Amino acid sequence: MVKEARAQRIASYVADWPKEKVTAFQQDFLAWYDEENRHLPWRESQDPYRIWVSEIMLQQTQVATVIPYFERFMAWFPTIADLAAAPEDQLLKAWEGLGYYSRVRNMQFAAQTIMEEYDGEMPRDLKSLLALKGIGPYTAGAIASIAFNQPEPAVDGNVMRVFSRLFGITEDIAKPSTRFIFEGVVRHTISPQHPSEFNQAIMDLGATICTPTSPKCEACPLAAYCLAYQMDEREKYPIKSKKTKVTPHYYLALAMQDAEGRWYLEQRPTTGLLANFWTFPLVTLDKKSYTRFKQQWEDAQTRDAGEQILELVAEDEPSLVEHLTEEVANVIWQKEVVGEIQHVFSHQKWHVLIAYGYQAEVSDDQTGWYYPTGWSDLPFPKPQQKIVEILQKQKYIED
DNA sequence: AAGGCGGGGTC
DNA sequence: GACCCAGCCTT
Repeated sequence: MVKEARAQRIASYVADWPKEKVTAFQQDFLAWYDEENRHLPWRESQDPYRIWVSEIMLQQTQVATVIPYFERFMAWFPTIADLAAAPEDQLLKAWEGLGYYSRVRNMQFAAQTIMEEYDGEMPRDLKSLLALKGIGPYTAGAIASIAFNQPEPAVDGNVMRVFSRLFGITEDIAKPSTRFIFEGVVRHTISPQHPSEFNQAIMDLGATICTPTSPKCEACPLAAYCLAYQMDEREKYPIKSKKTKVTPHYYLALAMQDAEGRWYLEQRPTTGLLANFWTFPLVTLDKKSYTRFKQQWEDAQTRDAGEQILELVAEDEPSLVEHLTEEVANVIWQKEVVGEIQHVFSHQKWHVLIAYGYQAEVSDDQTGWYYPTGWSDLPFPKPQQKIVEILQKQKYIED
């Protein structure tokens, strides 16, 4: 049985760790944390809401990045009730630049659940936490231990790195099932009196000493306990398979301005990558037409740019064509390409050519047209910010 | 179990 | 430029 095999693996890892050793380990580790812990905004209280927000933000995001976002988020949405009631644009604006935007959408959904089912109070037990949208095994354990002082493991990448080195754990951390091994080992070692400090000590150690590359073992309070250190195998752990493949995507961004100085923006679909974010219209190209288009434009050939753009739009999704044909048709397109940006996501690389078009009239239907001063409330993803930067540099947009 | 989902950092 | 960091969701 799988469960038994797992239990055996766990038992073999902690076989060298009798009670006395575990106790000494906890004392050394907690003493270190007492001296060296980082002073962070969400550590100023045990408010479960603040802990929750910080843990969601800290997923795949570094502490230094999170701090200003956290302060602003708490100012904008001081309570769970405020979060539950926030308008979506403001919500995305609060998260703009942090990435993985479903995190904040799920958090709002969970906030609404807490308002309806728990009278606005964060539930304390693991099962209820786990049932909330966006709260998985790691975050549930983090909230239960940090906010409510329950001896629950909170296994994230830090824990897997630190504990794989400490115990010489050879399971592939890319496999979802490996989490159970680490949870078992943490349960064996976690301080029952100070689970909050214990779990946070792992996070601090992983961030400052037991780092992914070149760990500072000379400064580590746990070196005496560390199998990887003793075996001089610090670079061997954690063991991880997996390689990500990044697929290229090619776009033409249509930066259109009208006689009033407004720009045309559209909102992305409600699902998928960068859902509900705002960008200039993006026409999908294949690699060939992207290269050809760029080349032709750079060579300043005589063929009318607007005609080309219309063709490209016509080849694209019908919905976009329907939405844009009129605007595109009335725009006078500049023959030179304004610029090009690239942006790498975790699984996609975008190549975007920027076309600039001017519309002498003001269209009757004014939806979608924004002054730069008026679009500051709209959430822009990173590629859109890069495009705007180029337009500013070239003085298409005033700073 | 595998893939979608951002953005920042280091070397 | 290549590589590192990696939780939770949906399928």
